[in-house]
Formats: sequence, C-alpha cells, structure tokens
Amino acid sequence: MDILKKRKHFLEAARGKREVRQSFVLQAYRRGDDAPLRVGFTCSKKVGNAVARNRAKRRLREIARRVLPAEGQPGTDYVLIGRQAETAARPFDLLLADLRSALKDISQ
RNA sequence: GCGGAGGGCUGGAUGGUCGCUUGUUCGGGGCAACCCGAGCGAGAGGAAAGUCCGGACUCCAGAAAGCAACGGUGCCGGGUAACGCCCGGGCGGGGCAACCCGACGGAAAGCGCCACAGAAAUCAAACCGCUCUGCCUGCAGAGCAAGGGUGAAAUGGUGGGGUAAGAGCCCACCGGGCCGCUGGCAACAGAGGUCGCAUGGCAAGCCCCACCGGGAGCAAUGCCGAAUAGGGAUCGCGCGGCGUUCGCGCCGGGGCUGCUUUCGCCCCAGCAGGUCCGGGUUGGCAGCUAGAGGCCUGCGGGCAACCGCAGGUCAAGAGGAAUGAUCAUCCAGAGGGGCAACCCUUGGACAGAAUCCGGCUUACAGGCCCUCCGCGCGU
Repeated sequence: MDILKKRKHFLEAARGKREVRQSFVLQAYRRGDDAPLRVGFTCSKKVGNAVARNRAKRRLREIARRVLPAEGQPGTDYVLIGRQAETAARPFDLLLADLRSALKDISQ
C-alpha cells in the first residue's frame, strides 16, 4: 500500500467516484492497472488548526491501514478527506464501519 | 485568618495490542547507490505560535573612503556575539506599603499646529471690572492687571508691606535661571553665591543632534542529472571617433554603487556556417543539526544581569511533512448520592518542530512552591 504524495494524483482522484460519510469523504479513481492500491489523505484548514488537522489525518491513516489492504481493490487510488469535528471525535469502531460501508458502496 | 505584591516550577501517569521516522548491530540480496528482515536505542513545546527585533550561515551587489538619501535607536553605567533584550542606578508619576508604570536627548536653529470656550493661545493686549480727574447721573481722558469668568494650558505661588487703585514695586518663605564648588565613572544630587525673575505647550507634525544599519533569504545555496529551446568560446567575412589627396594618419570612446575621488574591471558592431564548451525543468543528494548549546554539581569573581574554571550528563531531524492510533486501569478537576468509608456520571488548557541560536510579544484548564507588604486576632 503506497501513499499518494503528488498533487497530480490527488487531482486525478478528485475526478473519480465520491462517497460521503459523517466522518469523512472517500474518493476512488480506477487507474486501469493491477498495481497495488494507493491512498492519500487530505485535511484542509477547514478541519481546524494544525493540531486538529494532524489528529484527523492520523486517525484516517489508521483506519486505512486496518481496512484497505483486505477490502480495497488493487489498481485504485483512494483519497480520504477529513471533516471538521467529526473525523477527530467519532468513536473509532464507527469510523472503521464508515470506511467499510463507503468502500462497499464505491466499488459498485 | 483576610486582602495584596513579586518570582519560580509543572503542563496527566502506567500497561497491553498494532504502526510511522531515524541511528546502530547482525543476517540476506545487489557491481554500486541502496533494498529486505531481525535485535537494541532515539523521536514536539513552554510557548514548537506571532514572524516583531538581534545574530550565525549562504548567495547577490566591482573595492575603499567621504558625502547625501532612507530606516532604526534615544536618561546613565554595566552584561552580551548582538539587540529595540537583560541587570543595576538616576529622574518623573502612582500606591498606606510590598511594589508598579515611563518613546525619559534637544522647544533662545528654523517651520508648523494649539480644537471648543475665552477679551486674549505667543505677541500683543483688556470682556466683566477697579481707581482718579473733568463735565454731572452718562460720557470722555488717564492709570491698573490684583479680583471675576473661559480653558488642558493665561507670563511663578503664599503671606505681608505699599498704593488713588494696583503691580517683584519692595520684603520673607517656596519655586526658577545663571555661576563656580563638593560627591559620583556617569545620569544626577547637595549645600552656597547671585539675579526680582521675558522667553507657554506639542518633537507619538516636520526638524536638529548622537549612535547604528548594503540587499535578499534554507523555496538561501552547492552537487548529480533525460529531452527541447536559448547561451558562450573559436575559425571565417569584418571592425569605434575625427581628418583625408581614399594610400593612410591621429586619437580613443562608452559602461560598472545614489553622488564624488582613487584604484580596479568590462565592452566597442553585425552575421550565414563549421567545431567545441555548456545548459538544469520533474526528480535525487547535500545544506541538516555538536552550537555564542542545554541541564546538574563544585570552586572562584560580581549588588545583579552575567563571566571564568573543573567534572558529569543529554542531545527529533521530517520533506503531501514521522514523533502515533486504539483499549484498559489510575491521577487531578466538575456534578450527584451517602453520617462516613465509598459509589455513579462526566472529563483533560493553549497548542504540533520545518536551517539553527538569543530575545520580545501573544495564548493557556488545573496544580505546587518561595519571598515580601498591609489589616485583624493571640502570645
């Protein structure tokens, strides 16, 4: 599982499908190859100050690490977008459930 | 005990599970750069923040000196690599006090401004008035600036003498100017003499004086580097100004910091083509963390800031940016129940390194400690 780092890749992912959950927004973009899936994280200044953004990003990174290797699809770029308050405050098991349901919906 | 002043410290703890960055050792792979696995370490703050000052470091600008411009600082002394910071002192102001606050050089160099009110706001004067004289019920002339009133500010204040009424007109005390003296490195202070005593305020309006300052910043900068365009050197044609008898002769001209001087450097066209050099975007590596370092202890100097010496110890280095996620128990705190032990619920301030240091400023839940002042009570 590689991490997205280039602005170009984030812009590509933004053209793909979107799934909105209470705690985050998931974007997915099919690259059309069989290489391992990739994931990126975005927390804009809307999420809060630097401490709030870092915390939101770390929680997103953690749920991605636990769920994506088993349930994500190869050849896909995923982007998780943090949302104000909910990303940092939502109970962790619900956060995991949000990601699973979003992945299920977005692959259809 | 109540109220207050100054200063310092702290900024949740432990464990389980799963991760990230980095150092090192071992094993494996690779020509190598490096990659993979395992073990052992390290991994956010007092403000990491605002980016407001001061530096280190790097590059740019021809150098030096002087001048000008612009910006900054502004009582004195000390500390420091330096500062607009810190310490000590002076002066002024506030507080019963501990203590706190202060853009705190110059207003007889010049310009400008001083709203409203007021007669009058800096250069002269008199609104209500007061006194005397003349005519006699109001006016004219002369004298006065004490009283009233306005204002942030009205030509020093209080008391007395004096006078027609008054006035530093005269006197005492206070205040002030000037002069030297004494103390102090100095800011300044003290006592004395002298002058009745005309230089209102604003310099946070311009300005003057003294001192300091080149610009940009780690996205600096250096190195490695595919392609394309542009660039440079050299060969070749060929060359600046003036005069010309068209053979040539003579002489230079221009640019480089805001200006000047000295020194120094560079250019003198343009162009088809050949050859050679080179080029630096995405990316990678370096810069990159050991430096005016922090902390502890001891000794020495200093009122202190701080300095010196010796010993010990500690030390993130990311780069769409690691330093965590989650669960449990505990500890502060808050609410409720209970005589109590205790139980239940809730719940964690401000805030995240980005080249590195020294400051300042701002934000901050809760907790702890020290010193001092005033009042009250007891001895």
